[in-house]
Amino acid sequence: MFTLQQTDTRSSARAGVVHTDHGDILTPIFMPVGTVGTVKGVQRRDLEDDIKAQIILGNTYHLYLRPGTHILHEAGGLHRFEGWTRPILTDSGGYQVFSLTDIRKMTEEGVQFSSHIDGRKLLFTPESVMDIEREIGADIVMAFDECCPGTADRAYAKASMERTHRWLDRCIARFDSTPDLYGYRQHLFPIVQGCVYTDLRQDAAKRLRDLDRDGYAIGGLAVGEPAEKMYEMIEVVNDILPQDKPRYLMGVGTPWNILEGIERGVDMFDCVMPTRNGRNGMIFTRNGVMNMRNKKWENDFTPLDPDGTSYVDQQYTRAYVRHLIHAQEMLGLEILSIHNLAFYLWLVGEARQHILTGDFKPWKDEMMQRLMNRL
RNA sequence: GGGUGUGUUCCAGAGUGGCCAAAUGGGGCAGACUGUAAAUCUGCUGUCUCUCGACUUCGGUGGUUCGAAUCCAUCCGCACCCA
Repeated sequence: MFTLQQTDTRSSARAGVVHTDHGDILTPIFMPVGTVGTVKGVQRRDLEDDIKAQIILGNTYHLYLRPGTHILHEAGGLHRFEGWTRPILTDSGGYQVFSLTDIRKMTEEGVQFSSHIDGRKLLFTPESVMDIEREIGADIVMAFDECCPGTADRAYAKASMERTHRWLDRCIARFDSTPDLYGYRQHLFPIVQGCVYTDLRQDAAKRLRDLDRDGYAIGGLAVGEPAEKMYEMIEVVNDILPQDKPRYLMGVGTPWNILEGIERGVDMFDCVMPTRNGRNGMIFTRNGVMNMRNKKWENDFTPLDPDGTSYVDQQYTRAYVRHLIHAQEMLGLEILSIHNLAFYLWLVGEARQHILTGDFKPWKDEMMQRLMNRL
C-alpha cells in the first residue's frame, strides 16, 4: 500500500506514496477533516482544484447519527454520497470517547454514548464500529480506540492502552472477516496509544508492528500534554514502527507541529485547526499567524496573503475579509477555511519537495521561525 | 399654544435615596481553539494607578439630604396627543 521514495539524511523525514483504489496520496500529506460528510465551508470543487486535497476524513460517530449508515449504504458509500472521488479516511469515534466524556460510559464491551443530538443511547463496540466503517466505505478505516487524555496518570493510561489493544483484536477479527462492500479495497489502521509514557508507547508500537497491517496511526497526542512530550512520543513510536508502512499522526496540528512531525518520520496528518480556526477568524501563513478580526487590518487593502497559493489569497483584501468576519458573513468563513487548507496543503507539499531534493532540514528550521510569528 | 411623557456609561435599555462606575443585550477590543456537540468559547470595555485604591460620571444649573442617576425648582432637548 505504501512506497517509500526518499528518506532524509539529516532527519527521519520521509517522502512516499500511499496507494489506494481511489488514487495515490503523496506524502507527507495533510488530510482535511470532513466530519459529517463535508469539509465545513468548502465546496468540493475548491477542495479538489484550489486546495488540492488528496484525501479527506469522515467520522463514524457523526455519520452514524446523521444521516445514518443505511442512507450511506443506499447511496453506495460515502464517496458517492458526498461526491468525492479521491480517498477517504474515517475516524472510528475514538476521539469522541475523549471529547464527549460527559455523555458516554465506557465498558469492556464498548462505549455507550448518549447521542448529542437527541440523547438516545447508542452502544459502539469494536464490532459495530467496523460494520459501520464498512458501510461508510472509507479507503482507510481506523480501529476503535480510546483517545486517552494527555494528562492521564500512568495507571489509567496503561489500562486504557490495554483495553484499546483488546478492542483492536476484536476490530481486526471483525474487519478481516467482513467484505469490502463497494468493490474497492479498505485498509484498517491500528492506533498506537500509551499517553506520555515512553515504555507504554514502546509496548504499544511493538505490539502493533507485529500485526503487520497496511499502515499505523499514532493517537492520543495533542490532547493536553506539552508539545515537547508529543514530539518525544512520536520519536519513540517511529523508532519501532516499520519503515515500509505509512504513519499517521492523528489530530495534529499546528503548521509547526506538522513540520516537527514530518521531521520525526510522520507521513499523514489531519486536524480541524485550519477549518475551525479559519471560521474563528485566524489564518496561518508562511510568515506567521494573523487574527483577521484585529483592528489593524481594518484599512489594509493588500491581498489576504500575497504569498498564498489559493485564489482567495489574491482575490480578496485583508480589509474586505476583516469586514466579512465582523459582519458575520458566511463568505468570510469560507475564504478563511479555503486559505488555511490551501496553506496546509502547500506546506506539506513543500516539505515533500525538500525531502526529495535533500534539503528538508534547513528549510524546516527556517520555516519554523516564520510560522510562529504573530502578524 | 395646551397636555402627557422622556433624557443613564459607544448604542439599546435596566436602575426611582446609601448594597451604583451603574443590570442585561448589542457593538468594540483582545485571547483561546489540535482524530469538530465549535460560524464556538473566554476576558476586557469611565479615568488614573492598573493589586489595594483614588477620582470624575447618569441633559444643564441650582437646591433638599449625613448621602442623589434616583427627591424638588428651573432651563434645554426629544417623543406623542390635543388645538
